[in-house]
Amino acid sequence: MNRKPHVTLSDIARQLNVSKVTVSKALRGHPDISRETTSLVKKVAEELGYTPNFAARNLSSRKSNTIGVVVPKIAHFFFSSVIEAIYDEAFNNNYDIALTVSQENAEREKKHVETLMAMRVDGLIVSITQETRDSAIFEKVLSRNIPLVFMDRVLPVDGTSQVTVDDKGGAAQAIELAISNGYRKIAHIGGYKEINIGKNRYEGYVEAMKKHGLPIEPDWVIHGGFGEDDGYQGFMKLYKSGHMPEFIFAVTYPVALGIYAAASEVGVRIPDDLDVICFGSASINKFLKPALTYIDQPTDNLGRAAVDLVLEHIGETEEYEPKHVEVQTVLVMRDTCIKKKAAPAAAVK
Amino acid sequence: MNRKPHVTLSDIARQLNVSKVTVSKALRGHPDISRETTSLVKKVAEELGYTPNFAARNLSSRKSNTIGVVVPKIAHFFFSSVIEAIYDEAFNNNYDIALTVSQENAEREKKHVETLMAMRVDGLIVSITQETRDSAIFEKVLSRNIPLVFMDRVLPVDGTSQVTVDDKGGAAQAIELAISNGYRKIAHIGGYKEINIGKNRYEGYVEAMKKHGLPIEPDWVIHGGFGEDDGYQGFMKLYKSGHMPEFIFAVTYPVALGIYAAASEVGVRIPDDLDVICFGSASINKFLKPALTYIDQPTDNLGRAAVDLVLEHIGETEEYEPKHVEVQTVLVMRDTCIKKKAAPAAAVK
DNA sequence: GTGAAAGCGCTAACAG
DNA sequence: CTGTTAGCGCTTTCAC
Repeated sequence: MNRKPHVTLSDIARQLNVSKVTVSKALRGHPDISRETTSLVKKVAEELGYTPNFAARNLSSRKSNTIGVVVPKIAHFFFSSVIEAIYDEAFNNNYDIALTVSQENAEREKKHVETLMAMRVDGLIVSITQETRDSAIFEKVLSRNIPLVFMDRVLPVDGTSQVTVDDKGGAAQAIELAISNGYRKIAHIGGYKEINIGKNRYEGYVEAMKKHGLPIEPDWVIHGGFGEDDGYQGFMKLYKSGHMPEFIFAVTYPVALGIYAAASEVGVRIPDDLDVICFGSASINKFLKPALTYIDQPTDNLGRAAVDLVLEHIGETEEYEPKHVEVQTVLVMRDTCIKKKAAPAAAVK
Repeated sequence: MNRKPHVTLSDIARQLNVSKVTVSKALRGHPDISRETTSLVKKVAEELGYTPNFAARNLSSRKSNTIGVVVPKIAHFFFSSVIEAIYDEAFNNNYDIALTVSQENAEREKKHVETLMAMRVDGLIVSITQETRDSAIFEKVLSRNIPLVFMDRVLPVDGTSQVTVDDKGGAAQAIELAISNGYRKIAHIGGYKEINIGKNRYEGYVEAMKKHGLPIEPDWVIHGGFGEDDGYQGFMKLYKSGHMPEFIFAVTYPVALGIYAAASEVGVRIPDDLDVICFGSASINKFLKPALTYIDQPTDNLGRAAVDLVLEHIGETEEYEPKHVEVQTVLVMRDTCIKKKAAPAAAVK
């Protein structure tokens, strides 16, 4: 492919018999330049089909006007919604987004962060992978004074801002509802305890149980991943143990779906034999039978808050005190987590 | 924020008493440089925490190693899946992706294409918005000799490659199945006819109907958007006309969901009173009651084919003959589009 | 094998 | 208001 050489500032300048600088300023609407010159320059730029060269601009101005984003997944309701909000908020603020996807792989994540640093992004928004434990790469980001905001899935690193969901409070609220509806045998199919969202949702569960003097059976707490398959496996483990709870709190929506799949496979009816509640949702929840009662994560707020936070940090000339924004959850009532029947059918093997 | 000045090639060069050029070449594994020098350079680069500057690299090499992507939506099963495939395929080929989202807005789309041109992306993958009619911006891309691949939603522009789904064939296949299952009164809630996917799916419907000598009732063909709401409205229009079909072919999965919602609202039972089939799917289809029988679009193939096509074009030094890749659909049988009952309950107002 | 010179296209700082 | 001067950090010749 032989590309035509691009039109540059000099081409415009030459045609107008002015200097590059004048053109550069005019194009950016700098107040230095008179209205007439500006409009003249713009006209010629248009005629010549001028397209600015961001690489050159970034190089000489030492900023990219871009926020780097690293997420573990895209084809996932939660993340795709958050990402959409991030794009929109950045667009509204005249910033570009450089999005990368780690595929839940810590090594890729590291590589992506390096790429984004090489792009000289002005700031970074990261939601870590399930397996990320090492914070070295993020320390490196901070040592370069690049504003870093962890979103939803965070790593405890000094100097970073955070936007999270009130996982603990939301989880506790879910359990409270279950208890008030008469359930006592409450299990939790949870995520990894090493990651904040797994840990905090678990803690919310524990806290609410303790508050009501309910015992936490060790085999009713299962830790694993955040996917459908994890929910499926988790349910099967409970089921095969022959020691079934009457209620399950699922750490994510996909995990709840996995529970649905497994339950239907072995003939356990939801919510009659076993009732369920979960953290998070999906656009199709209303079509699910029974539709899940869930703890809603305001994905839009999350994404926007993350962008606002990096921008705030980027705009700061002085020392910046990292912030922690916690977005509140909302309990949304649907068809599950209903009042316990007087004599529930026992779901035994 | 005062950033520390970044480590540059010169810093490494100075420390090693060699020239920038040597360092640059060594870092890129150029065969010019001896093995020892190379490993020495790499070691020092590591120690100093060197991060290459892509802007500088792009500027001087005149290429960005990046493929620009413009899609109308992210929080949507079809697109998020395709995007994930695009990212993965690009990653495998050592390319970066610059993703932008038009939000189904033609003006934003234009702006994004301009931004991507300014970034000097090596190639472009675009899925146009519902409302895109003007191809001017894309002609501009071509005039710059930037390889352009339209994906799924295409505009007929000479010189562009295309990756599409066999919309017509898939639609025809769906109708054939309906007919073979005994349905005759078949409606189509379709997309805009001005856009290929809307047009071709509609044509597949028409073709199959004609082939079997079935009449196409004008009020049984409704054109609109591709969202849930369009399906809802479409159904309601049919319903209120008092002239209901016994079967609906929905142009997208969301449209089918809209039909589900509307039908359940007015008490029309699917598939008993009214049967449905649609184009596309979602990960949660298996949880839908009844699960939709659908024409599967291989999102993974689509995304990968698009990337492969741009890369092929980018790699071509000579004149490149644009290609059109058509990805085949697969009919997936679930709980709808079943054999028509002998005497179906009439769904009347 | 290595390096010196010459820019890529733009902006920042300052001078007029 | 406009222009001059000097790079930004890197790669590309092309000598040595």
